[in-house]
Amino acid sequence: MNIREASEQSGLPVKTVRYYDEIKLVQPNRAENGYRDYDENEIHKLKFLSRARGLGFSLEDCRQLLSLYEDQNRSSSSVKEIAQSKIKDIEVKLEELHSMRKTLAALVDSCHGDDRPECPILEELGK
Amino acid sequence: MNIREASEQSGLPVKTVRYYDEIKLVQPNRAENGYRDYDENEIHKLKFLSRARGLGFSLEDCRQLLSLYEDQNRSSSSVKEIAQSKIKDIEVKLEELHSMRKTLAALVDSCHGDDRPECPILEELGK
DNA sequence: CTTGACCTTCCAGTTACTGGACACCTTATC
DNA sequence: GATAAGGTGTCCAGTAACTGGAAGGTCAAG
Repeated sequence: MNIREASEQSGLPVKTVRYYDEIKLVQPNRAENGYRDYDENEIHKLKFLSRARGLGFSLEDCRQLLSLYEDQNRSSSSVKEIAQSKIKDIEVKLEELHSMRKTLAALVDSCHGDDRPECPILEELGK
Repeated sequence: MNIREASEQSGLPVKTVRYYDEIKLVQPNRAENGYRDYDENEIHKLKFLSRARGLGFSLEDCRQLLSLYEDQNRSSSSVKEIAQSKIKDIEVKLEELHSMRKTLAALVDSCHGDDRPECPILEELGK
């Protein structure tokens, strides 16, 4: 699968996909003509990266997360430790998103009609 | 409140807080000595920025979100529109986080004991 | 066998910080 | 009041994670 299709399937720009090859995050095989050739496994990784980056995980976080599925030499307890720590991160993010959604929903509710009422919920926003 | 305390209360590095002043995201008053002087309102904004950035929202997204609480000239319907669109974004992120948590939880469950078993749930990861 | 859409590398520019240098200000201690 | 520690200011350079553009090779269709 060439880079264009990998880009479309993962939702990442072609440039970004090439960048992830360059920094050794997702390195596809090369066809005889030198073109990058992505397989299903690599598409999955790209999709994952697309998501995780959009959720505020750094590339280093992502590298760690991908390693959970790759490094056969890592001990089970280490995998467990990393995974559990990432689950914690995720739960913090979940709470923050819930809180943001609640605040925005309140904003939508409180701002009905045509004129702009006072919506002083900035305090809520930064709670 | 000087920048150090603003940094501590918001959880953002001092450097970042200064940067947000520079790009006119959060611009505090200045004391006579030239020091930045943050009030509660600005602290709330900084806290909000700290969160929203960590959740993968761009500074432009953040600028829009902050504007919801600031721009008295904006019509109610426009506020509503932006807020609702951001709520959609949040809901997508929530789903993605739930899915990531589920996958990691499965990984933790499946990798018990001392040796590393096969954990081929990369497919799940990029679904 | 050319046209157009794809691919390659390389290099420069952007966003959002981040670190360091240097100087001024402030608070605590002598 | 001198001094030292630490906080603050600006400015400038560097980093992370892309992003755009140029120059050139590849491929499938007509």
